[in-house]
Amino acid sequence: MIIIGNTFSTIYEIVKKIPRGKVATYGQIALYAGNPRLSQVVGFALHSNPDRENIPCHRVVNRFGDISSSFAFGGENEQRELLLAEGVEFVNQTKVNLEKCLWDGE
DNA sequence: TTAATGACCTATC
DNA sequence: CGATAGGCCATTA
Repeated sequence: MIIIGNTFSTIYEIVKKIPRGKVATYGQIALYAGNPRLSQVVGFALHSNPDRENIPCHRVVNRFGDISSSFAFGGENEQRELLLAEGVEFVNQTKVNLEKCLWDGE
């Protein structure tokens, strides 16, 4: 595999490690990446999304478990459907049950 | 190279 | 309690 850069690579690796049926927050990923303030960069990394086929960006949500309405790769509804298909519980139309589906970090 | 922006988070008024 | 401002890091133009 080709290492493009430290931050991006790390973020991608972490996102790819998210188990099926669970979700992770930007801050959490940033924390695992090495810096809690990378949360913004995490969003940027996923925004670039060079490997959207291998990177489950739909499993990444903000700190409240709310889906990003600004991006919505295929529409907010699409992301919600993908998460539901993996067994992620929702508390409402755009919010996931972090209590049950939050990634523990392996 | 510099400046501006961003799928965020936290603290303060 | 609700809304606003600022700050952090990296990428893009």
